[in-house]
Amino acid sequence: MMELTRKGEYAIRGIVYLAGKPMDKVYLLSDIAAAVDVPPTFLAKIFQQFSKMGLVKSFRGTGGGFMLGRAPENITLLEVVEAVEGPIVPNRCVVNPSECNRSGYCNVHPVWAQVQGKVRGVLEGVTLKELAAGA
Amino acid sequence: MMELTRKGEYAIRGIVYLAGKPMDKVYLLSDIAAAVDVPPTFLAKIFQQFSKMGLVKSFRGTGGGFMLGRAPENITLLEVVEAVEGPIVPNRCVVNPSECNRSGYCNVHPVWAQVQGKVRGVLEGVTLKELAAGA
DNA sequence: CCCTAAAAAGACTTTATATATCTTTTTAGG
DNA sequence: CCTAAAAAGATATATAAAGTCTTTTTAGGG
Repeated sequence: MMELTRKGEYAIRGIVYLAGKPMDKVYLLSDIAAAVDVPPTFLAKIFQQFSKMGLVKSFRGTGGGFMLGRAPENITLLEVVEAVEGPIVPNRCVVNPSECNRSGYCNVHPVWAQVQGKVRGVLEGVTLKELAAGA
Repeated sequence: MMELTRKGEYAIRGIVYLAGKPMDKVYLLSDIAAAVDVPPTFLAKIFQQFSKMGLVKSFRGTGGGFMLGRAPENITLLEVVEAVEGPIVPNRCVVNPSECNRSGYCNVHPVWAQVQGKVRGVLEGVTLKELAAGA
């Protein structure tokens, strides 16, 4: 339960790889994919999402590729995970309390809210810089 | 991400319902299912799993049904969730570190371990008695 | 201007998992 | 031995994850 998908796993690998490289250079998607052992077409989709959120910058055409959008110490693991997996929601009732119960309220609700808070807290406390260190 | 499945949701509803009832009586699966608005055949599967883990006791034949296996203050939400969803594992590498990386170790690993610990901690701190209170 | 390299976008396929349902079997009471 | 109920197993359907393919856009270099 609560398992990260491949997509999330790949996303982390890919961006952590970038975070461990000099920031002002551009890297080919195909090279990143090979380095972190992820299907290139799949990683392409992931990096497109990153690009939309500003986590990476993309450059098209000859000499193109990707670079980190911000300094690695300013990107948290939470952002990376939520960029590709969507928000962390242990139960849909956390988003939409009407899903909670026919009766409108249930005692489990606050538990899920607490779970959500803890998980987000942990992931928010980790930066790409830390993750890339010594890699 | 990290979303409880329907199965988990139904499981909680079903067993919390039982927890809110006098403990020494037997309840028909069909009645429980109707009360908590869950497909009866599906709830049957869930309660079979509960039964194997001792969370509920089952009685077959005429006059049969289900009752809580232990006092509700001695059953945690963690047990309920893990009974039907399996262990809480934010990333498979937490279970099997060889999945972690080609290189054997990665910096993300301890983060997932921490997430796992926090989530389990929250769920372990909640009992069925609390969840059933005032329901 | 054209050719080539690269990412973006979208459609599509395949596989796995979640969500059920149905049928048959076992168990127990009356 | 008849009926009520859960157990077990097989099967069906739907949704989402995982991955691929094709076409389009963008940019640089001759």
